Amino acid sequence: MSEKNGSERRLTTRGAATRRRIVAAAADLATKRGVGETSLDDVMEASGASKSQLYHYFADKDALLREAAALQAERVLAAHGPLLDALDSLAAMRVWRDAVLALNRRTGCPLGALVYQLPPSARRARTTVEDGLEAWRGMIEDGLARMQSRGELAPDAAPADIAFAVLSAVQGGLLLSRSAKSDRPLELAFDMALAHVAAQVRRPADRSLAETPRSR
Amino acid sequence: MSEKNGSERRLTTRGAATRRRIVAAAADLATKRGVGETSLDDVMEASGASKSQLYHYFADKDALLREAAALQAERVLAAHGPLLDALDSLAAMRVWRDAVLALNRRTGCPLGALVYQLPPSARRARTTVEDGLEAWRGMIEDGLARMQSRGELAPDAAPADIAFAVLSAVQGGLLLSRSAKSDRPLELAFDMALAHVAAQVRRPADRSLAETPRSR
DNA sequence: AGGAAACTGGACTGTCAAGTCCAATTGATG
DNA sequence: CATCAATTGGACTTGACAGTCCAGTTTCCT
Repeated sequence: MSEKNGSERRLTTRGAATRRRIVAAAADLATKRGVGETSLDDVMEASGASKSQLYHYFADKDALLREAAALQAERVLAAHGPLLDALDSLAAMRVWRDAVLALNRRTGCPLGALVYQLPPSARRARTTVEDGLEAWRGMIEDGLARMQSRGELAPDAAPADIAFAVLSAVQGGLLLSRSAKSDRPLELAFDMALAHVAAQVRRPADRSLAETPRSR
Repeated sequence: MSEKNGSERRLTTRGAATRRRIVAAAADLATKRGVGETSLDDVMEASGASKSQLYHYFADKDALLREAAALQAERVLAAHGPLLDALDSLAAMRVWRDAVLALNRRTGCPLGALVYQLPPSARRARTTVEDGLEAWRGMIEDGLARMQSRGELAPDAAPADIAFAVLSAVQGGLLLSRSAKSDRPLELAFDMALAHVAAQVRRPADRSLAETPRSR
């Protein structure tokens, strides 16, 4: 089995940089134009690398795609991580919501898009995306668990389940926002998710505040 | 401008049948393998048509794609239409939910997938998908409006907004169910949507029944 | 019937994209 | 410095795919 993955034998500083440039360019293009509309020639031009460089660092297009997907997952997690790490109250969740809305370019979710865009051949890349989404959901779950241990969420609430629902709302909202070219779907979906969490909050005061989150 | 669309001058019974076969095959393949993985040769083989037939009935691939997208939208609306036409109560919404869950093949939404899969070049096809999703949302909205006029939904509830949230949950749930290869995300997302509607139901009895729809 | 138009088969073209190959250059290392 | 591995340029091969073309067949309509 040829090894062109992380366990590359040696890797010069320059080589590592080239490699990174290539992956970044692939991830950018895949996000911007879509996976199917991203050719290696495009990646070459965008990264300033040559054909032989691509095949020096990656076994084939699928391998590159896999790393691009991993980078995209990293980026998404890096964007939401700090906000989700701080998730320990409804107020913090509203902060997260505002950030997500501010981030929304009506272009959909770069990670969610891959669920539908990756060709069946790219099995590894697919797995990477699945793991990324699951990690994302896990971060939400952890935040909800913190809320619960702080006594903010009802003891019988199920953070794992709620996290699935919340991430579904976000993904669906992003998809519909892309389709409708409007922020409204995402806004409404996220507010539903907020209300869903708020409905399981202990303190009635905070709950009533959140149950009618009609923006403005 | 050449006309190969609906206003085709004349169309034999046989011709119309061939045309339909082609569109159906294209829609099937696009759903099964993805738009990017569907070549005209594939469509030829699946439909038993020849190259010249494809180009006799369609100006180019984008035109075919557009009709395939329209057919896919029709199919989805036809599947949900009867259930959504009957939507006039929480109970009816639960029936719809059960049907959607039963329909789920963990393959995502054939219509939602197109939002991410259609190439930017296929502008018309894109519009068709957007219209399809909007029509779907409209059907949900209409059902909620019926609930409202029946006095089941609070007078200040906004059916249009709720419909966006509900469809977001469905789309996100389907996407995550595809990724996770599990029905759970869709189930949890849909139950959240149900609770969201139930929260705006007048009769407290029905509401309490629905607010904890934890399946089983 | 018989001409026109719809329909069909299938070979052909041009383009583009993935992947290969080899020679040349740069850098690391003893 | 000598040597070897890492790195790079870029031409080349191969195949797939969208789209073209024309000749032949079937159907429609008067």
